[in-house]
Parts: sequence; structure tokens; C-alpha cells
Amino acid sequence: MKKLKANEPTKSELQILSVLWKREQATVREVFEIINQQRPASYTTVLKLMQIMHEKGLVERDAASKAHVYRAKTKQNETGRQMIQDVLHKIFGGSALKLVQQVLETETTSAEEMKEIRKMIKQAEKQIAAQSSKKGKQK
Amino acid sequence: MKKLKANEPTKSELQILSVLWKREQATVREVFEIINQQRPASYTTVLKLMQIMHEKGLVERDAASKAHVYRAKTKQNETGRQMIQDVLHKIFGGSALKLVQQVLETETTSAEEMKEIRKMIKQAEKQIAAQSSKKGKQK
DNA sequence: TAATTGTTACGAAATTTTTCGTAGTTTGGT
DNA sequence: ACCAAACTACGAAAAATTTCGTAACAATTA
Repeated sequence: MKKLKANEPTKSELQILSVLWKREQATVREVFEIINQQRPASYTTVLKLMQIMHEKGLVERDAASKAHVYRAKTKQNETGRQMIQDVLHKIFGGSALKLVQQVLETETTSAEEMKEIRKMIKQAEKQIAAQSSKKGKQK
Repeated sequence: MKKLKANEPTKSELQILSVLWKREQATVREVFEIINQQRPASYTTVLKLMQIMHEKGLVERDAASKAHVYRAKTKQNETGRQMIQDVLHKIFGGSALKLVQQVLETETTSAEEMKEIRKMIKQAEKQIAAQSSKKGKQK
């Protein structure tokens, strides 16, 4: 076996993953173009990072053509869950309420999204109901 | 003037801030006790970190008594907003919907919290309505 | 007062992450 | 076949972060 470690992406790696999540797949050059306009960076730096990410298993790549084509291997949601978990506990003391509150206060959320969010809450509430009845009423 | 830089706390610093947010104020020893049971750490390491944080202006301290008493200087919400902003854009492509969805899916959110969250959404929706009417209807 | 205990200050090592130069390879055009 | 352009591989320096030992000082107590 190889690596069972939950290789958390570093900040720079996250920045690259972000690009891959948006583009589905990309060459080093393409990623570089985008990263470079967000902050100064040299081509080989981005290349090296992506190679490291490959070793870590954060991305996969197709070496068929001259310029390797990369894809994110770690799912956006996996990473997202982890990071939210982090923020939730480190910042908001575990209160989902406070977190959501902060999101809604800060972000411009469209009416459309609101509707969707409300729908989700309905769902989530059902979950809760189901769970508590299944587990039996504790006191 | 001294520092205008937006001194982002590092991971370790965040862990310490987290303690201070919960306890309002604490000595190095108190923080150490807590940190140390989360992960192996030595006293002087925590001390050093807190000294650095003091230099950076992340915390303030009262040196009146022998053991300095520290308080978080950066607000929980400030940091929270920043980090959410980060997660939102780097992971969820700016979609508040997706973020909230993830939160609700992952976290055990109590019925109580759900109720509160719903209330907030009502509020937020009012905001939107007010804004769009004020700005004039586009399209 | 002397010994003991607990605390801060701080330099510097250790570790992790990021950056970049150089060398060698592949592709495509002449 | 040769040259130029665009890549990959990779070592190693640089920078950022974390860890810890040692020294010095203050408070407490025997």
C-alpha cells in the first residue's frame, strides 16, 4: 500500500484545485495562466506544485500528449466538507446557525438561491424528525 | 503607524484564537492545557506562538500580574467572514447555496437551530426584496 | 535568605511550504 | 536531420511556520 494519509491540500494546492474544479481538466500552462493573473508566479512553480499534488494523489494526469492533462482527484465536496468542519468548529464553536447566519449576512444571495435553501431546510428537518423517532425518544 | 497589513492568523494561531474566543481571556498556561489535550505541544511553544500573535496584534495582553492575561483582539466574526469568503470562492465557486447545502448535509443541526435558520432566511429575503425595489426592476 | 516553582523572553533548530534555475525530452517546422 | 519552442523532472534554495531549549526573572515558601 501507499498512502493512507488524508493529504490535506496546502493553500497553494487549494488554489490550483480550485482552477481544476472550475475547468474539469487543464494543462499546467492553462493553470499557470490563471494563477499568474491572481498573483505573481512562475511557470515552473506551478508545475512543481502540480507534480507534488500528483504524488500526493490530489490530482490525476494523462501523459498521453506532450503536455500532461490534469484533473482534480479529490472531490470538491470532500474538501469543502472538511474545510467547513474546520471553520465551523474553530470559528463558530460548532454552531451551524452562526455559520449560516454569517454566510447570509455577508454574501449576496439571490431570491432564487433563497428558495433553494429553504427547500433544503425542509429536507433537513425531515431528516431530523426521522432520526429522532428511529433512535427512540430520549427523555 | 505600525501595521496596516491584514495579518491572517496561521493555523496554529487560529487554534489559539479559538480558545480565546471561547474563554474571553486566558493565561498562557490555560491555553496550553487546552491545546495540549488536542495535540501534543509543549508549554513554550504555545507561549512563543502567543507572543508572536501579540506582536502581530492578533491578541492583547495585560501584564499586571505575573502571568500575562491574553484576550483575542481580532473578532470572531471578522475572521469568520474572511474564512467563509475564502471557502465560498475557492471551493464552492461563490455559490452560497452550495455552501449552506454542505453545512446542512454534514452537520447535525438541531430542530431548534433549523427554526432559527429559517427565521434568518425570512429576514434575508426581505432584504433582497427591499434592495431590488429600491434599485428598480431590471429586465 | 535560599531554594523551589512558575513565568516570560528569545535565539535558533526543525519542519513545512513555496519558489525557481537548470537540464534533459518531445514536438513540429524547415 | 536540425533547430527552436514548449514541456517535464528534479534538486535545492528561500520563505514561512512551528517547536523547543536555555536563560533570566518574579513570586512563594521553608
